[in-house]
Amino acid sequence: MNDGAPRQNVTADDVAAAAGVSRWTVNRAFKKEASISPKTRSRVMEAAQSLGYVPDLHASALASTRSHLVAVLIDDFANPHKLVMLERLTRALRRRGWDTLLVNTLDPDDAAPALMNASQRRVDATILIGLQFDDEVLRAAHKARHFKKLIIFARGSEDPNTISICVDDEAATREIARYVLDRGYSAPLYLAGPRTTSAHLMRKETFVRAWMESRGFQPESVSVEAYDPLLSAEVVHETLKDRTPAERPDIIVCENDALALGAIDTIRHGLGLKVPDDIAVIGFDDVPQAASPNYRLTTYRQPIMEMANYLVDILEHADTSNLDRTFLGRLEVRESA
Amino acid sequence: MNDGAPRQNVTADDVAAAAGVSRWTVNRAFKKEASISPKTRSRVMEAAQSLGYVPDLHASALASTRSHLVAVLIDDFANPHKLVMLERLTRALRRRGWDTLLVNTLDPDDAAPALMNASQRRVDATILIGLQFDDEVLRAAHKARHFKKLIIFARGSEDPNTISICVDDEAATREIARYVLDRGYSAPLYLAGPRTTSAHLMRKETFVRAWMESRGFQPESVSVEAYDPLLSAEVVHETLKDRTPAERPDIIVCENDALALGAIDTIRHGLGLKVPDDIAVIGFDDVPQAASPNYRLTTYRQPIMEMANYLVDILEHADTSNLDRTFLGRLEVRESA
DNA sequence: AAATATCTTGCACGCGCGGGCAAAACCGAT
DNA sequence: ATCGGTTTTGCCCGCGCGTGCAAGATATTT
Repeated sequence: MNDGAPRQNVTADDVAAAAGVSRWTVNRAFKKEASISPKTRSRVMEAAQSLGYVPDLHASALASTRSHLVAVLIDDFANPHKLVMLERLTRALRRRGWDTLLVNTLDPDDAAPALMNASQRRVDATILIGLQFDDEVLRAAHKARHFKKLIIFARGSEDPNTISICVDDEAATREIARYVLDRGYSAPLYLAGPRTTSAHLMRKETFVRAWMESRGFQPESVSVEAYDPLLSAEVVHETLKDRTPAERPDIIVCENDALALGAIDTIRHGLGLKVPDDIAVIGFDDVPQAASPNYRLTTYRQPIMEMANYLVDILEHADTSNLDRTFLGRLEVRESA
Repeated sequence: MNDGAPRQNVTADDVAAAAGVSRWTVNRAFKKEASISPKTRSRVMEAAQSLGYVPDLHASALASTRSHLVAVLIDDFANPHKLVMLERLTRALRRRGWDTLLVNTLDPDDAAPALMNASQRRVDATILIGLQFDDEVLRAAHKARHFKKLIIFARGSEDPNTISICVDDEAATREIARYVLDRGYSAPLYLAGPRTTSAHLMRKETFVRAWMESRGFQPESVSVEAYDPLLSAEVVHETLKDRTPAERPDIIVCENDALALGAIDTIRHGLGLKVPDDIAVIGFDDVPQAASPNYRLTTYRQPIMEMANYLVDILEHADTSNLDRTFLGRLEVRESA
C-alpha cells in the first residue's frame, strides 16, 4: 500500500508553505471565480500538483452552505428507463461538477428515512426518480435539516414545495392518441402503471379523454402494479387469454415501455399472436430495447439529456421562483404500431 | 417553504441544552457502541426527536477518519446486469448504514479524475463495477488522498492492492462447458465481450480449454466491443448471415446475458432462425429479462446479494489481509439451450 | 508625482463533530 | 459512612476549508 504515494493527507497548508503563500490563497486558486492573479494561481497549482493536493470537498461543504452533492432516490430497478435516466443524470451532473448520492428506496417504508439520510449528508438537492412516495414522504422531506430543493424528475407534481421536470404528458399523449386514431385502430386497451398520490402521470386520463372526444366511448384499461415487464406480461395474459379475436383489442397503448415490452412478450409467447398484425403495441420513453430487432417498438421519446441539463441549471441558479418545466419529446415510429 | 418546519440547522448543542447534558453526550447517544446510560440516551433521543435533530454526517466524517460513504464507479449502462448489481449493492450498503456515491465513468478518460473526485469526498472505499479501466487508472487511484480500499466487484483482478469479489469464473465456465457437451452440441461459437487489461474474466479462456480437452479442437469465437445487446446483435448477424446451415454453430455460448439477448434477437429477427432448434444460446448472469417468456435464457446465475453482503463485511472489518473471494452460482436451465 | 480606484492577499472565526482523557457519579462491599 | 472499582459524563483540541473584511500591492487618473 505504501508504495511511495503520499499517504499523509496533504492539506492546503502544506501547499501554501511550498508555494510561499497563505492557505487562503491556495484554496482560492482552486475556485473558478476567485479573485487571484494568474501567476500566483499557477505557482500554487504547480505546488499542489507536485504534492498531490486536491481540496477536501467534505471540509468545504462543512464550512460553506453548499456541498455540490445531490441525492438521487430511485425505487424501481425493473424499469429499464430508470437506468437511462440515471445514466443521463449522473453524466450531466458530473460534467458540471456535481456528485451523486444514489439512494435505493426499493423498500417503500424506507423512503422517509432515506430522505433524512440524504439531508444528513448536506445534499444541495434531492431528486426523485422513483414513484413510490406519497405526501407523507414529501412532508418528511421538508422537515429534514439542511433541506434545500426537492426535484421530481420525469414526473409531474402539483406540490408547491417541489420542482417538477418532466415531459408534457398531455401533449405527448394527445400525439399518441392522434396517431392511434389516424392509423384506424378502433379497440384500444390502455395499459397503465401503478397510481400514486404525490407524483402523477396524466397519460391514461389524457388518452381516455382524447379517445372519448373522437370516438364517443371510453376505451378499456387495466393497470399493472409496477413498471415491470414481467408483471406486465402476466397482467396482459390474464386479461386477454380467454378472449375471442373479436373481443380482443387491436392495439395496446402503454403508459411506458417497460409495460409495452412485457405486453409484446406475452402477445407473442403467451397468446401466440403477432405484433402488430393481431395486436399492435405503442409505448412511452424509448428505452434502448425498444429499438432492438426483437421489439421495434413505436414509442414516444423523452428528451432526457435536455431535462438533465435543465436540472443542473436549476441547481446552479438558486432562485426559488417557479422552476417547474415541461419538455416536448417526439413519437418514434417503428413497427409495433 | 417555511411552513413551521425547522429551517435553522439544529445541532447537537441545541439538543444538549434541551436535554440538560453536554454536547458530547448527545453525540454519544447516536453512536451504537458508545458508553452511555440508557436513561440519558432516551432523554437525549426524545429531545433530539422533538427538535428534529440528526447528526451531521459531513462533520462526523471530517472529524473522524471514516465517512461511511463508498464510491461506486460504473461505466456501462447498456448491460442490464449492471442495474441488478447496482440495486443489490446499494441495498446491502444502505441496510448496514453505508451511503453510495454513484460515479458515472462512461467516458474512459474520466476514470482517473473520477477516482480522484471520490477521494475528495473521503470515501471509505471505491467499488468498481465497470471494466473500462486499465492499470494506469489503478495507479492513479492509489495516489489519491485519503485512499482506502479499492474493490473490484464481479470481476477478477490479480492486482495486490485491490480486493476482488467475484464468481468463480473457472468453475462456472466448466459447468457450462460440461452442460454444452452433455447436451451433445458439437459446433459452439463463443461470444466474448471486450478484453481489458486490469480486470478480467477467465470465461472465454476456460471454455476454450475445456472444449479442447474434450473435443480436441478449438471452438470458434468472436468478440463484441461492449456488453450491449444491440452491438451483440450486429456482430452475430455479421458473423453468421452468409453461412449455410452446415457452417452454422449449433450453440452460441455467451460471456454474459447482455450478449446472449442480442444474439437471440438477431438469430430470430435477423437470420430468421429458431432458438434453440437452429441455434441454441447460453448466457451468464441471469438478468431479469432472461426469465421473460420471450427469451427463456439458460444462464449461469451469480449470487449478487451474497457478494454484496460480503462486500459490506469487508468494509466493516478493516484488516487488510487477503480479502479476495470467489463465489459459486448455479446454472439456471431454461429453454434457450 | 500624488491621489484615487482596483485588484490581490492575509486573517479571525466558525462549520459540527470525534478521539481520548480526566473528572464526576455510581455501585456494591466493608 | 468509606473505600476501591466501574461506569458515565464533560471537555480540549483539531479535522480542512469558506466567509467577509481589512491590509497590502498594483494600476489608473489628473
